[in-house]
Amino acid sequence: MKTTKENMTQNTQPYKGTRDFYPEDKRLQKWMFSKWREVCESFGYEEYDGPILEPLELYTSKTSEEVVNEQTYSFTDRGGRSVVMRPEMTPTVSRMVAARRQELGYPLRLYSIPNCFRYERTQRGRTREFWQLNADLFGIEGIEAEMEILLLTDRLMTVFGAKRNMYEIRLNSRKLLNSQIDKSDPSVEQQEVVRLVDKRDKMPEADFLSELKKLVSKPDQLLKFLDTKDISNIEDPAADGLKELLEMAKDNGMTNVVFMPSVARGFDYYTDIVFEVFDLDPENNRAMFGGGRYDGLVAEFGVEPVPTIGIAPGDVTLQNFLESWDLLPKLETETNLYVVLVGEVFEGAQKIVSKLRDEGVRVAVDMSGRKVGKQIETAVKKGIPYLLVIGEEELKSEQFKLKDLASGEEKEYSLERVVSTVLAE
RNA sequence: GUGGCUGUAGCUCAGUUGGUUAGAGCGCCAGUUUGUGGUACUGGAUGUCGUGGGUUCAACUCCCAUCAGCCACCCCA
Repeated sequence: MKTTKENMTQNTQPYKGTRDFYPEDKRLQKWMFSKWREVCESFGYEEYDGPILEPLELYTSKTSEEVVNEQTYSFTDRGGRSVVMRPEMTPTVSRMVAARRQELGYPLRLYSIPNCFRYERTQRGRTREFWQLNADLFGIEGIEAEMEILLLTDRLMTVFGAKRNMYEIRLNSRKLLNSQIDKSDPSVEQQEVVRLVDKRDKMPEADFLSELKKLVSKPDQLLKFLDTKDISNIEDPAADGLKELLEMAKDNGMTNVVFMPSVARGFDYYTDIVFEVFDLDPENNRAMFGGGRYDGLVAEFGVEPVPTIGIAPGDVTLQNFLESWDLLPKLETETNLYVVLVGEVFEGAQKIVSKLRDEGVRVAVDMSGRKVGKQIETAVKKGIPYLLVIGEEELKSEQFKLKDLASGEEKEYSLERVVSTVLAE
Protein backbone atom coordinates (compact mmCIF):
# COMPACT_ATOMS: atom_id res chain seq x y z
CA MET A 1 0.00 0.00 0.00
CA LYS A 2 1.25 3.43 -0.89
CA THR A 3 1.42 6.02 1.83
CA THR A 4 0.46 9.37 0.43
CA LYS A 5 1.82 12.67 1.66
CA GLU A 6 -1.68 13.62 2.68
CA ASN A 7 -1.99 10.67 4.99
CA MET A 8 1.41 11.36 6.43
CA THR A 9 0.59 14.92 7.44
CA GLN A 10 -2.75 13.97 8.86
CA ASN A 11 -1.24 11.18 10.87
CA THR A 12 1.47 13.22 12.50
CA GLN A 13 -0.73 16.13 13.54
CA PRO A 14 -2.33 15.94 16.95
CA TYR A 15 -6.12 16.09 17.00
CA LYS A 16 -7.48 19.62 16.73
CA GLY A 17 -7.16 21.52 19.95
CA THR A 18 -4.87 18.98 21.60
CA ARG A 19 -1.13 19.25 22.01
CA ASP A 20 1.79 16.89 21.74
CA PHE A 21 4.26 17.35 24.54
CA TYR A 22 7.79 16.76 23.33
CA PRO A 23 10.41 16.64 26.09
CA GLU A 24 10.96 20.42 26.09
CA ASP A 25 7.19 21.02 26.29
CA LYS A 26 6.73 18.39 28.95
CA ARG A 27 9.53 19.89 31.01
CA LEU A 28 7.69 23.18 31.04
CA GLN A 29 4.44 21.50 32.03
CA LYS A 30 6.17 19.56 34.79
CA TRP A 31 7.70 22.78 36.04
CA MET A 32 4.35 24.59 36.15
CA PHE A 33 2.61 21.69 37.83
CA SER A 34 5.36 21.31 40.42
CA LYS A 35 4.96 25.00 41.34
CA TRP A 36 1.23 24.52 41.66
CA ARG A 37 1.75 21.48 43.87
CA GLU A 38 4.35 23.27 45.96
CA VAL A 39 2.03 26.19 46.68
CA CYS A 40 -1.07 24.09 47.36
CA GLU A 41 0.77 21.77 49.68
CA SER A 42 2.30 24.71 51.53
CA PHE A 43 -1.29 25.63 52.48
CA GLY A 44 -2.10 22.07 53.51
CA TYR A 45 -4.09 21.14 50.41
CA GLU A 46 -3.98 17.43 49.62
CA GLU A 47 -3.95 16.03 46.13
CA TYR A 48 -6.81 13.90 44.88
CA ASP A 49 -7.90 12.70 41.47
CA GLY A 50 -11.04 11.51 39.77
CA PRO A 51 -12.08 9.85 36.53
CA ILE A 52 -11.83 11.56 33.17
CA LEU A 53 -15.18 9.99 32.28
CA GLU A 54 -18.31 10.97 34.14
CA PRO A 55 -22.01 10.36 33.54
CA LEU A 56 -23.72 13.22 31.71
CA GLU A 57 -26.15 13.78 34.59
CA LEU A 58 -23.29 14.95 36.79
CA TYR A 59 -23.12 18.16 34.79
CA THR A 60 -26.72 18.91 34.01
CA SER A 61 -28.00 21.65 36.29
CA LYS A 62 -24.52 22.23 37.68
CA THR A 63 -22.23 23.51 34.98
CA SER A 64 -23.36 26.29 32.64
CA GLU A 65 -25.90 25.07 30.10
CA GLU A 66 -23.81 25.97 27.10
CA VAL A 67 -20.82 24.05 28.37
CA VAL A 68 -22.90 20.91 28.89
CA ASN A 69 -25.02 21.04 25.77
CA GLU A 70 -22.58 22.26 23.19
CA GLN A 71 -19.07 21.89 24.51
CA THR A 72 -18.77 18.39 25.84
CA TYR A 73 -17.21 15.35 24.27
CA SER A 74 -19.88 12.81 24.90
CA PHE A 75 -20.81 9.32 23.77
CA THR A 76 -23.05 6.46 24.63
CA ASP A 77 -21.24 3.52 26.15
CA ARG A 78 -21.94 -0.12 25.36
CA GLY A 79 -24.45 -0.24 28.17
CA GLY A 80 -26.43 2.67 26.74
CA ARG A 81 -25.21 5.21 29.30
CA SER A 82 -24.48 8.82 28.36
CA VAL A 83 -20.86 9.52 29.17
CA VAL A 84 -18.86 12.73 28.89
CA MET A 85 -15.19 13.52 29.13
CA ARG A 86 -15.00 15.94 32.03
CA PRO A 87 -15.25 19.60 30.92
CA GLU A 88 -14.31 20.73 34.44
CA MET A 89 -13.49 19.23 37.82
CA THR A 90 -15.84 20.98 40.24
CA PRO A 91 -18.81 18.59 39.87
CA THR A 92 -16.48 15.62 40.31
CA VAL A 93 -14.92 16.91 43.50
CA SER A 94 -18.35 17.88 44.82
CA ARG A 95 -19.54 14.36 44.12
CA MET A 96 -16.53 12.90 45.91
CA VAL A 97 -17.05 15.12 48.93
CA ALA A 98 -20.77 14.36 49.03
CA ALA A 99 -20.02 10.63 48.96
CA ARG A 100 -18.00 10.87 52.17
CA ARG A 101 -19.67 13.93 53.59
CA GLN A 102 -19.55 12.76 57.18
CA GLU A 103 -16.17 11.12 57.43
CA LEU A 104 -14.03 13.85 55.85
CA GLY A 105 -12.46 16.29 58.29
CA TYR A 106 -13.29 19.96 57.87
CA PRO A 107 -11.93 22.37 56.91
CA LEU A 108 -11.18 20.09 53.98
CA ARG A 109 -8.53 21.25 51.55
CA LEU A 110 -8.27 19.46 48.21
CA TYR A 111 -6.41 20.06 44.99
CA SER A 112 -6.00 18.28 41.69
CA ILE A 113 -4.49 18.96 38.27
CA PRO A 114 -6.91 17.24 35.89
CA ASN A 115 -6.96 17.42 32.13
CA CYS A 116 -10.36 18.57 30.93
CA PHE A 117 -12.03 18.55 27.54
CA ARG A 118 -14.28 21.07 25.86
CA TYR A 119 -15.43 20.97 22.27
CA GLU A 120 -14.82 24.60 21.31
CA ARG A 121 -13.38 26.68 18.55
CA THR A 122 -9.70 26.97 19.38
CA GLN A 123 -7.98 30.34 19.75
CA ARG A 124 -5.31 32.03 21.85
CA GLY A 125 -5.45 30.70 25.37
CA ARG A 126 -8.02 28.10 24.49
CA THR A 127 -7.50 24.52 23.41
CA ARG A 128 -9.83 21.54 23.50
CA GLU A 129 -7.77 19.61 25.99
CA PHE A 130 -6.31 21.63 28.84
CA TRP A 131 -5.12 21.11 32.37
CA GLN A 132 -6.32 23.17 35.26
CA LEU A 133 -5.41 23.33 38.88
CA ASN A 134 -8.48 22.94 41.04
CA ALA A 135 -8.02 24.00 44.63
CA ASP A 136 -11.08 23.92 46.86
CA LEU A 137 -11.72 24.62 50.50
CA PHE A 138 -14.74 22.82 51.98
CA GLY A 139 -16.62 23.39 55.20
CA ILE A 140 -16.00 27.04 56.06
CA GLU A 141 -18.84 29.53 55.79
CA GLY A 142 -16.98 32.60 56.94
CA ILE A 143 -14.96 35.10 54.97
CA GLU A 144 -11.79 33.49 56.34
CA ALA A 145 -12.16 30.88 53.61
CA GLU A 146 -12.22 33.58 50.94
CA MET A 147 -9.17 35.16 52.50
CA GLU A 148 -7.23 31.92 52.35
CA ILE A 149 -8.19 31.39 48.75
CA LEU A 150 -7.06 34.92 47.91
CA LEU A 151 -3.72 34.31 49.60
CA LEU A 152 -3.42 31.05 47.73
CA THR A 153 -4.26 32.75 44.45
CA ASP A 154 -1.65 35.40 45.11
CA ARG A 155 1.04 32.82 45.77
CA LEU A 156 0.06 30.91 42.70
CA MET A 157 1.05 34.00 40.75
CA THR A 158 4.10 35.15 42.67
CA VAL A 159 5.60 31.65 42.73
CA PHE A 160 6.13 32.05 38.99
CA GLY A 161 7.88 35.35 39.45
CA ALA A 162 4.82 37.50 38.75
CA LYS A 163 4.85 40.95 40.34
CA ARG A 164 1.76 42.65 41.67
CA ASN A 165 1.79 45.17 38.82
CA MET A 166 1.39 42.35 36.32
CA TYR A 167 -1.98 41.09 37.48
CA GLU A 168 -5.01 42.20 39.41
CA ILE A 169 -7.49 40.22 41.48
CA ARG A 170 -10.98 41.58 40.87
CA LEU A 171 -13.62 40.79 43.45
CA ASN A 172 -17.35 40.91 43.45
CA SER A 173 -20.27 39.14 45.09
CA ARG A 174 -23.09 37.34 43.34
CA LYS A 175 -25.22 37.94 46.40
CA LEU A 176 -24.56 41.66 46.24
CA LEU A 177 -25.12 41.79 42.51
CA ASN A 178 -28.43 39.94 42.83
CA SER A 179 -29.48 42.22 45.66
CA GLN A 180 -28.77 45.26 43.50
CA ILE A 181 -30.69 43.76 40.61
CA ASP A 182 -33.64 43.14 42.93
CA LYS A 183 -33.56 46.71 44.12
CA SER A 184 -33.73 48.03 40.59
CA ASP A 185 -36.56 45.68 39.69
CA PRO A 186 -37.74 42.86 41.96
CA SER A 187 -39.45 40.92 39.17
CA VAL A 188 -36.41 40.58 36.95
CA GLU A 189 -34.69 37.34 35.98
CA GLN A 190 -31.41 37.65 37.85
CA GLN A 191 -29.39 35.10 35.95
CA GLU A 192 -29.84 36.85 32.62
CA VAL A 193 -28.81 40.19 34.05
CA VAL A 194 -25.76 38.61 35.62
CA ARG A 195 -24.74 37.24 32.24
CA LEU A 196 -25.21 40.60 30.61
CA VAL A 197 -23.19 42.34 33.28
CA ASP A 198 -20.41 39.84 32.79
CA LYS A 199 -20.20 40.81 29.12
CA ARG A 200 -20.34 44.57 29.56
CA ASP A 201 -16.68 45.31 28.91
CA LYS A 202 -16.74 43.39 25.66
CA MET A 203 -19.65 45.16 24.01
CA PRO A 204 -20.39 48.73 22.95
CA GLU A 205 -21.82 50.66 25.87
CA ALA A 206 -24.91 51.65 23.89
CA ASP A 207 -25.72 48.01 23.18
CA PHE A 208 -25.23 47.18 26.80
CA LEU A 209 -27.63 49.91 27.87
CA SER A 210 -30.34 48.92 25.44
CA GLU A 211 -30.01 45.25 26.42
CA LEU A 212 -30.17 46.20 30.04
CA LYS A 213 -33.31 48.23 29.51
CA LYS A 214 -34.98 45.19 28.00
CA LEU A 215 -34.28 43.18 31.14
CA VAL A 216 -34.69 45.82 33.83
CA SER A 217 -37.42 48.44 33.92
CA LYS A 218 -35.48 50.86 36.11
CA PRO A 219 -31.82 50.35 35.28
CA ASP A 220 -30.54 53.51 36.95
CA GLN A 221 -30.02 51.94 40.38
CA LEU A 222 -28.13 49.04 38.87
CA LEU A 223 -26.03 51.26 36.63
CA LYS A 224 -25.08 53.38 39.58
CA PHE A 225 -23.92 50.24 41.36
CA LEU A 226 -21.97 49.00 38.37
CA ASP A 227 -20.12 52.27 38.10
CA THR A 228 -19.16 52.29 41.76
CA LYS A 229 -15.44 52.09 42.27
CA ASP A 230 -15.29 52.44 46.02
CA ILE A 231 -17.24 49.78 47.84
CA SER A 232 -17.56 51.89 50.98
CA ASN A 233 -20.12 53.97 49.09
CA ILE A 234 -22.42 50.99 48.88
CA GLU A 235 -24.90 50.60 51.66
CA ASP A 236 -26.22 47.11 51.32
CA PRO A 237 -25.88 44.35 53.93
CA ALA A 238 -24.94 42.00 51.10
CA ALA A 239 -21.72 44.00 50.68
CA ASP A 240 -20.49 43.44 54.23
CA GLY A 241 -18.47 40.31 53.51
CA LEU A 242 -16.86 41.89 50.51
CA LYS A 243 -15.90 44.99 52.47
CA GLU A 244 -14.31 42.88 55.17
CA LEU A 245 -12.45 40.78 52.65
CA LEU A 246 -11.04 43.81 50.84
CA GLU A 247 -9.88 45.21 54.13
CA MET A 248 -8.13 41.97 55.07
CA ALA A 249 -6.46 41.71 51.69
CA LYS A 250 -5.12 45.22 52.07
CA ASP A 251 -3.78 44.40 55.53
CA ASN A 252 -1.95 41.46 54.04
CA GLY A 253 -0.18 43.64 51.51
CA MET A 254 -2.23 42.53 48.52
CA THR A 255 -2.35 45.90 46.83
CA ASN A 256 -3.73 44.44 43.62
CA VAL A 257 -7.00 43.18 45.05
CA VAL A 258 -9.84 45.45 43.92
CA PHE A 259 -13.60 45.64 43.92
CA MET A 260 -15.09 45.26 40.44
CA PRO A 261 -18.90 45.24 40.30
CA SER A 262 -18.94 43.96 36.72
CA VAL A 263 -17.25 40.66 37.55
CA ALA A 264 -19.88 37.92 37.53
CA ARG A 265 -18.37 34.63 36.20
CA GLY A 266 -20.18 32.30 33.86
CA PHE A 267 -20.88 29.22 35.93
CA ASP A 268 -24.34 29.05 37.45
CA TYR A 269 -23.28 27.43 40.70
CA TYR A 270 -21.57 30.43 42.27
CA THR A 271 -23.48 31.75 45.26
CA ASP A 272 -21.58 34.68 46.74
CA ILE A 273 -18.01 35.94 46.41
CA VAL A 274 -16.57 35.60 42.90
CA PHE A 275 -13.29 36.85 41.54
CA GLU A 276 -11.14 36.96 38.44
CA VAL A 277 -7.42 37.27 38.02
CA PHE A 278 -6.66 39.75 35.26
CA ASP A 279 -3.52 40.01 33.18
CA LEU A 280 -2.54 43.70 33.23
CA ASP A 281 -0.36 43.42 30.13
CA PRO A 282 -2.13 45.75 27.68
CA GLU A 283 -1.32 43.29 24.89
CA ASN A 284 -3.10 40.47 26.67
CA ASN A 285 -5.71 42.21 28.75
CA ARG A 286 -7.99 39.42 29.82
CA ALA A 287 -9.26 37.36 32.69
CA MET A 288 -6.87 34.48 33.14
CA PHE A 289 -8.89 32.50 35.61
CA GLY A 290 -11.33 32.91 38.40
CA GLY A 291 -13.07 31.33 41.26
CA GLY A 292 -15.66 31.83 43.88
CA ARG A 293 -17.97 30.42 46.45
CA TYR A 294 -20.41 27.67 45.52
CA ASP A 295 -22.17 26.63 48.67
CA GLY A 296 -24.93 24.65 47.04
CA LEU A 297 -23.15 22.11 44.90
CA VAL A 298 -22.38 19.34 47.37
CA ALA A 299 -26.01 19.42 48.56
CA GLU A 300 -27.15 18.64 45.01
CA PHE A 301 -26.17 15.07 45.77
CA GLY A 302 -28.79 14.83 48.48
CA VAL A 303 -26.62 15.40 51.52
CA GLU A 304 -26.40 18.30 53.95
CA PRO A 305 -24.83 21.34 52.26
CA VAL A 306 -21.10 21.97 52.59
CA PRO A 307 -19.95 25.56 52.09
CA THR A 308 -17.21 25.63 49.48
CA ILE A 309 -14.91 28.05 47.72
CA GLY A 310 -12.45 27.25 44.99
CA ILE A 311 -10.26 28.42 42.14
CA ALA A 312 -9.19 26.93 38.86
CA PRO A 313 -6.21 28.36 36.96
CA GLY A 314 -5.55 26.78 33.56
CA ASP A 315 -2.26 25.72 32.04
CA VAL A 316 -2.71 27.47 28.70
CA THR A 317 -3.62 30.88 30.07
CA LEU A 318 -0.84 30.65 32.63
CA GLN A 319 1.66 29.86 29.93
CA ASN A 320 0.46 32.83 27.85
CA PHE A 321 0.82 35.03 30.89
CA LEU A 322 4.33 33.82 31.66
CA GLU A 323 5.35 34.22 28.03
CA SER A 324 4.04 37.75 27.71
CA TRP A 325 5.86 38.82 30.88
CA ASP A 326 8.98 36.87 29.95
CA LEU A 327 8.79 34.67 33.04
CA LEU A 328 9.40 31.32 31.40
CA PRO A 329 12.61 29.64 32.54
CA LYS A 330 15.08 27.85 30.31
CA LEU A 331 14.68 24.27 31.38
CA GLU A 332 17.32 21.67 30.78
CA THR A 333 17.15 17.95 30.29
CA GLU A 334 16.88 15.72 33.34
CA THR A 335 19.81 13.64 32.08
CA ASN A 336 23.10 14.78 33.52
CA LEU A 337 25.64 12.51 31.88
CA TYR A 338 26.09 11.17 28.36
CA VAL A 339 28.37 8.18 27.96
CA VAL A 340 30.34 7.95 24.73
CA LEU A 341 31.60 4.48 23.90
CA VAL A 342 34.79 3.93 21.95
CA GLY A 343 35.31 0.49 20.50
CA GLU A 344 33.66 -2.75 21.55
CA VAL A 345 33.15 -1.85 25.18
CA PHE A 346 29.38 -1.88 25.60
CA GLU A 347 29.37 -4.76 28.07
CA GLY A 348 32.28 -3.55 30.13
CA ALA A 349 30.87 -0.05 30.24
CA GLN A 350 27.53 -1.22 31.62
CA LYS A 351 29.14 -2.02 34.95
CA ILE A 352 30.55 1.48 35.20
CA VAL A 353 27.22 2.97 34.17
CA SER A 354 25.34 0.92 36.75
CA LYS A 355 27.64 2.19 39.46
CA LEU A 356 26.96 5.75 38.34
CA ARG A 357 23.21 5.13 38.45
CA ASP A 358 23.54 3.63 41.91
CA GLU A 359 25.06 6.92 43.00
CA GLY A 360 22.12 8.86 41.59
CA VAL A 361 23.61 10.03 38.31
CA ARG A 362 21.17 10.01 35.39
CA VAL A 363 23.10 8.44 32.58
CA ALA A 364 22.30 7.94 28.92
CA VAL A 365 24.57 5.59 26.97
CA ASP A 366 25.30 6.05 23.28
CA MET A 367 25.45 2.53 21.91
CA SER A 368 25.13 3.63 18.28
CA GLY A 369 28.72 2.72 17.44
CA ARG A 370 29.17 6.01 15.59
CA LYS A 371 32.42 7.89 15.71
CA VAL A 372 33.14 9.93 18.80
CA GLY A 373 32.44 13.29 17.16
CA LYS A 374 28.93 12.22 16.22
CA GLN A 375 28.22 10.96 19.69
CA ILE A 376 29.32 14.25 21.17
CA GLU A 377 27.11 16.17 18.77
CA THR A 378 24.14 14.16 19.96
CA ALA A 379 24.92 14.96 23.58
CA VAL A 380 25.20 18.65 22.76
CA LYS A 381 21.96 18.58 20.80
CA LYS A 382 20.16 17.09 23.77
CA GLY A 383 21.63 19.70 26.08
CA ILE A 384 23.21 17.19 28.44
CA PRO A 385 25.75 19.00 30.63
CA TYR A 386 28.44 16.31 31.01
CA LEU A 387 30.03 13.71 28.80
CA LEU A 388 32.01 10.65 29.83
CA VAL A 389 34.24 8.73 27.46
CA ILE A 390 34.61 4.99 27.99
CA GLY A 391 37.00 2.88 25.88
CA GLU A 392 39.43 0.05 26.45
CA GLU A 393 41.93 2.38 28.12
CA GLU A 394 39.42 3.67 30.64
CA LEU A 395 38.17 0.20 31.55
CA LYS A 396 41.74 -0.78 32.38
CA SER A 397 42.88 2.36 34.18
CA GLU A 398 39.53 3.17 35.81
CA GLN A 399 40.30 6.80 35.09
CA PHE A 400 37.70 8.50 32.95
CA LYS A 401 37.66 11.57 30.79
CA LEU A 402 34.82 13.76 31.96
CA LYS A 403 33.93 16.63 29.68
CA ASP A 404 31.95 19.69 30.63
CA LEU A 405 30.10 20.34 27.39
CA ALA A 406 29.32 23.98 28.11
CA SER A 407 32.94 24.99 28.71
CA GLY A 408 34.58 22.27 26.66
CA GLU A 409 36.89 21.48 29.57
CA GLU A 410 37.94 17.86 29.96
CA LYS A 411 39.55 16.20 32.95
CA GLU A 412 40.61 12.71 33.99
CA TYR A 413 38.76 11.54 37.05
CA SER A 414 38.15 8.44 39.11
CA LEU A 415 34.56 7.23 39.11
CA GLU A 416 34.08 8.82 42.51
CA ARG A 417 35.16 12.23 41.26
CA VAL A 418 32.95 11.82 38.21
CA VAL A 419 29.96 11.32 40.47
CA SER A 420 30.74 14.24 42.76
CA THR A 421 31.46 16.59 39.86
CA VAL A 422 28.37 15.72 37.88
CA LEU A 423 26.07 15.90 40.89
CA ALA A 424 27.65 19.14 42.15
CA GLU A 425 25.44 21.25 39.89
C1' G B 1 -21.94 28.19 16.62
C1' U B 2 -20.64 33.54 13.98
C1' G B 3 -16.95 36.68 11.57
C1' G B 4 -11.87 38.09 9.73
C1' C B 5 -6.80 36.73 8.22
C1' U B 6 -3.50 32.90 6.61
C1' G B 7 -1.66 27.98 4.32
C1' U B 8 5.29 27.40 -0.69
C1' A B 9 11.21 22.29 1.96
C1' G B 10 11.84 20.40 9.36
C1' C B 11 11.67 26.15 10.63
C1' U B 12 11.38 31.53 8.87
C1' C B 13 10.10 33.24 4.43
C1' A B 14 10.98 35.00 -1.24
C1' G B 15 8.54 33.80 -5.76
C1' U B 16 7.90 39.49 -10.51
C1' U B 17 0.82 41.88 -14.46
C1' G B 18 -0.70 33.38 -14.75
C1' G B 19 4.46 31.14 -18.83
C1' U B 20 7.16 26.14 -19.24
C1' U B 21 13.66 22.55 -14.89
C1' A B 22 10.07 26.29 -7.68
C1' G B 23 14.34 29.53 -4.54
C1' A B 24 17.16 31.65 -0.01
C1' G B 25 18.70 31.53 5.08
C1' C B 26 18.71 28.44 9.19
C1' G B 27 18.35 23.34 10.31
C1' C B 28 19.33 18.22 8.76
C1' C B 29 22.77 14.30 6.59
C1' A B 30 27.80 13.12 4.82
C1' G B 31 32.98 14.31 4.26
C1' U B 32 37.67 17.39 5.42
C1' U B 33 42.34 10.03 6.37
C1' U B 34 39.30 6.67 11.19
C1' G B 35 39.28 8.35 20.50
C1' U B 36 36.31 14.37 20.81
C1' G B 37 31.35 18.65 19.39
C1' G B 38 29.89 23.92 19.17
C1' U B 39 33.93 27.82 14.24
C1' A B 40 35.46 27.09 8.93
C1' C B 41 35.41 24.62 4.13
C1' U B 42 33.22 20.92 0.58
C1' G B 43 29.24 18.05 -0.96
C1' G B 44 24.10 16.15 -0.38
C1' A B 45 18.83 15.07 0.55
C1' U B 46 14.01 17.15 1.09
C1' G B 47 8.71 20.05 -1.60
C1' U B 48 3.15 16.47 -6.64
C1' C B 49 3.47 25.11 -3.66
C1' G B 50 -2.55 22.33 2.54
C1' U B 51 -6.30 19.09 -0.23
C1' G B 52 -10.08 18.52 -4.18
C1' G B 53 -12.32 20.64 -8.26
C1' G B 54 -12.81 24.65 -11.97
C1' U B 55 -11.15 28.67 -15.61
C1' U B 56 -6.93 28.69 -19.28
C1' C B 57 -2.80 26.67 -24.63
C1' A B 58 -0.46 27.30 -19.64
C1' A B 59 -1.79 28.13 -12.53
C1' C B 60 2.31 28.41 -6.64
C1' U B 61 0.07 32.64 -8.92
C1' C B 62 -7.28 33.60 -10.82
C1' C B 63 -12.36 31.28 -9.02
C1' C B 64 -15.16 27.70 -5.87
C1' A B 65 -15.24 24.08 -2.14
C1' U B 66 -12.86 21.68 1.77
C1' C B 67 -9.37 20.92 5.65
C1' A B 68 -5.88 23.06 8.96
C1' G B 69 -3.73 27.22 11.70
C1' C B 70 -4.14 32.10 13.85
C1' C B 71 -7.30 36.19 15.77
C1' A B 72 -11.93 38.23 17.55
C1' C B 73 -17.10 37.09 19.15
C1' C B 74 -19.81 33.35 21.99
C1' C B 75 -18.28 30.75 26.29
C1' C B 76 -14.49 30.01 29.47
C1' A B 77 -9.00 27.66 31.84
